[in-house]
Amino acid sequence: MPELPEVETVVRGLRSLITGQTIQRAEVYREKTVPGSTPQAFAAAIQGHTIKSVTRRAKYLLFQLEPNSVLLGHLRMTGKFVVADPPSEPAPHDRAWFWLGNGQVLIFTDMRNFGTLELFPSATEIPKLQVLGPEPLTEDFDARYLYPRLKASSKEIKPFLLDQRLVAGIGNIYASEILFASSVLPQRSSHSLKKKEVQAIVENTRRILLSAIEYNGTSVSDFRQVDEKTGEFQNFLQVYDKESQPCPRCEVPLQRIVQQQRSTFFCIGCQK
DNA sequence: AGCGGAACCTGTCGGC
DNA sequence: TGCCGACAGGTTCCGC
Repeated sequence: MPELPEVETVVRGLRSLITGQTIQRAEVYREKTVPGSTPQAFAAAIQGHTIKSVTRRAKYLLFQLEPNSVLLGHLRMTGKFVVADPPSEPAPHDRAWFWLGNGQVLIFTDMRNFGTLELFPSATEIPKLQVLGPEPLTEDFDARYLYPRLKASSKEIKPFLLDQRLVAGIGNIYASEILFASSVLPQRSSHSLKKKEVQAIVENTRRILLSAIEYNGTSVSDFRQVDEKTGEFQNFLQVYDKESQPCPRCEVPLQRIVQQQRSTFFCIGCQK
């Protein structure tokens, strides 16, 4: 499900609702949702902690807790966070409940069970965050960074944009959109890209992700904001999930191919 | 080291 | 109508 803009939307939604709240009690309903721990140990470890802040790194959510610790969440494909008055019992897909001091409950729910919650002593001690590439919306991500890395790679450009070690936060929808906006074919080998094309990818990445954040993300099937509303950026997608539809730029029917087991959408007419 | 492919899960949709 | 395969916004692991 969620890529950088969707996770950012969730983080912003949560921030106003749970910052400053103390987790009075927690219950975890599925063992594998808390890898490396057990439902009981996880619940015991987190209870009594106050949520100081909610932030994002790539597609991860970081809940800074006090006393010092970090709850690291990943939504994977179908994970969601909801804040609500406590329902009488957990819904079938609810994986964890956190009772807050204000009487509400923070619910982590996840139909497909890929999403995870993990506790760490501090953010600097999370190995998987350390291998991530730069955030695409910071100054670190520019053509000077990207060009030499593409030059050194024989991978196809679209799968390479999904590599979180190269740049962190782009997923399957936005990768197709970015390459369409940049007029670059997704199957081009990364090292074949000209400087101008790399510059276009940098600029379009920034523009598209910022715009998607502004529209609260993309709801293709089941992404929802914390308040259960859909995002609106699906109304602005140019190619994703639009196989056979006319290209918005040149009218040639859009195509779908599979790269590294994932769908890619593009226009054979105007992407070069 | 780096690659491709399978695995982790559940639900939905389209074709026969 | 019903069954069966394909597919879904992501990451990790395994074998070569």
